Amino acid sequence: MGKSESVFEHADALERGLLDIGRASTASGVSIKMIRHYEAIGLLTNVARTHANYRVYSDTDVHTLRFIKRARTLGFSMHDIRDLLALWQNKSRPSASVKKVAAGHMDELKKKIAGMQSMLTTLQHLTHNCHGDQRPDCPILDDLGGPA
Amino acid sequence: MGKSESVFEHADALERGLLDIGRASTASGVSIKMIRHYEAIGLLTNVARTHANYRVYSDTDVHTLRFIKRARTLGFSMHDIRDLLALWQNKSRPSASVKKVAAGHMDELKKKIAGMQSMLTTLQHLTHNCHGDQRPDCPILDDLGGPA
DNA sequence: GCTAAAGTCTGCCACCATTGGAGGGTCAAG
DNA sequence: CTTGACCCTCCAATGGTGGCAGACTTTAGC
Repeated sequence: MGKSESVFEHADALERGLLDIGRASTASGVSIKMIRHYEAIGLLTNVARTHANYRVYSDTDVHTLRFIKRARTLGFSMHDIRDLLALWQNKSRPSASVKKVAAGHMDELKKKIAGMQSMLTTLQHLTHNCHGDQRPDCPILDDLGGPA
Repeated sequence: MGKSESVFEHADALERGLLDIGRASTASGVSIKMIRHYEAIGLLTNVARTHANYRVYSDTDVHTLRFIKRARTLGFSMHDIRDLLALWQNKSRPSASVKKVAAGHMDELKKKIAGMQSMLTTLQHLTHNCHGDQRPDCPILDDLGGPA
């Protein structure tokens, strides 16, 4: 059973050290838009509300937001982050599970980097041979329109 | 003034060396879905139709589709491809214009590669120190949930 | 206490490139 | 004439994020 949601007056909440969404955004570095989005997709649950229906965030919530932000910075997908959050909140997780998620993401990164590096290398060859002046002949277009 | 669209019977069109969308897809390597999409966004214009409203493709159309596919393979955005197609079809373009588009894309690629490489390096450090066994302590989660 | 500004709420649209499906029409072979 | 393979159009979804509109609340100044 999750902890139940609470209802506060706005001023009361701030006195108790809770944050409205603007302050939570500043404190976590996550945009207001994305904070609401993360709640909508279930990454952040049981967010309290004031009587006026304003969202109210605890330190734990802000901590979770910073976790998500850091994970996004490292390129994890929302799907991975969902898993990582569950592992983070489960204090008896095996570290192997975490490492597995990270390893999967690293494989993805390596593939993407290799793909882009391959594009880049090809483009470097093509542009190396392109005059880049007023003349119309151009090995880049020759390649794109080529018979391959 | 673009060349006007023509209307054929399906069998007639095939006899004249024209292709229906399925054959154009096979010949170009572009999916049927994407062929229609490229037409919808204006990359492929003046596509002929049969009486039954089936699309009919000329060799030139298929050549254009292969151009687009090759450009996508090299990671160009649809926006860039629009420009590249116009340059390709303009036989008096300056090669400098083509090179400029390519250079811009290469800069994008370099930035993305650098970003991903940075993520990867960080993850390699973190996973290097993670036991990856049944124990719960994990430097990956420590980093994500850390005070930074 | 009144007003104006700033903050928040929900909901919808846009991006990029691609894929999928529904529901219907058409062509060719048996 | 039926069957199956093809084609048509239209709509929706993906993943993350930003933007705007219209309505409400809170706060600050007077």
